[in-house]
Amino acid sequence: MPIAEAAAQTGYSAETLRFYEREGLLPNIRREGGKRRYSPADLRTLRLVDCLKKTGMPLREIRRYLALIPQGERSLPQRLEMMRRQQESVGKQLDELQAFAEHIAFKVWLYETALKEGLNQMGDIDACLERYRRETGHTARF
Amino acid sequence: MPIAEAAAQTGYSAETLRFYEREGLLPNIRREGGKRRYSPADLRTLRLVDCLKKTGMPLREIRRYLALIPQGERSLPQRLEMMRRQQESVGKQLDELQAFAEHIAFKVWLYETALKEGLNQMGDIDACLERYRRETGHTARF
DNA sequence: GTTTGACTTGGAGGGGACTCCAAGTGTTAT
DNA sequence: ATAACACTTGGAGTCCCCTCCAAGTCAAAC
Repeated sequence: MPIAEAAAQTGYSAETLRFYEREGLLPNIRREGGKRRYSPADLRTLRLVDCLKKTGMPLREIRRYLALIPQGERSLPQRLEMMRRQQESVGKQLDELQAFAEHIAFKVWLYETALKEGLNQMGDIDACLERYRRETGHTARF
Repeated sequence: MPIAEAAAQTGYSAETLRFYEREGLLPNIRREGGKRRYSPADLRTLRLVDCLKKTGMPLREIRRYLALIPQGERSLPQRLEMMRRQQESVGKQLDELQAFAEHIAFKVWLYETALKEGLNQMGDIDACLERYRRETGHTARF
């Protein structure tokens, strides 16, 4: 698969794919007549890169991780360790994001209610929060 | 509350708080003898800033949002609209993050299993995925 | 045989959000 | 009165991740 197609499939631009290669993320792309060919395995790797990147792993560390793979069996413990760390980190991110979603949901409720009833009918923030909890059953705490 | 305490409470540094002020996020901090004093309302605003920032809203847009507040009642529709957009965005982020968590959980399972059984006993990736689904009941799709 | 796509090195630019420095001034608490 | 904290302007630097350009070469498809 040529670079343009790999780009289309992964959502990265061709330039970014070359950039990643330069950065040592995918150092062993197969070539035909000097041109990159992306295998299904390469695409899987890129999807993993995307996953790690979007869960907050810097390219530096992704490179470190990917460099462990060709070492096979004996790098399994390190790879496991890295994935466990990332798993833990993602768990925290999920908790945090859920709390933020709650915060924003409260704001939406607040503005909807204020539009219906008028802003000056709303009382102070604590009264609003309490009412929000009563009416929605949500446990928002800010 | 002086800046150092506000910093401690919000997790921002004093420099960042001043930076935010310069950037127009909190243009109306009360002052006493030339020094910033953060009210509980300011802290709430900062927690909201944190929420919006960490859910991907750029400072530019946060500023735009905060600038609507002093306009009171008549900016309610815009504010509601912004919060709704953000809510939708956060929903998508949650879905994505959950999928990523799934991806990483599979990797952890894979490496744990490979460590127990040996890497060469593992077969190809599709076999592994199927087995992972069977054993964990998870619906991973990459 | 021309167009299309891909390649190279090398370097510059850019956005976002800080972060730190100088170098001096002022205020508050003990 | 001295230390601790805070203030100012202005600018430079940093980190991360690209993104784009020049300027030329090469290979494959139609």
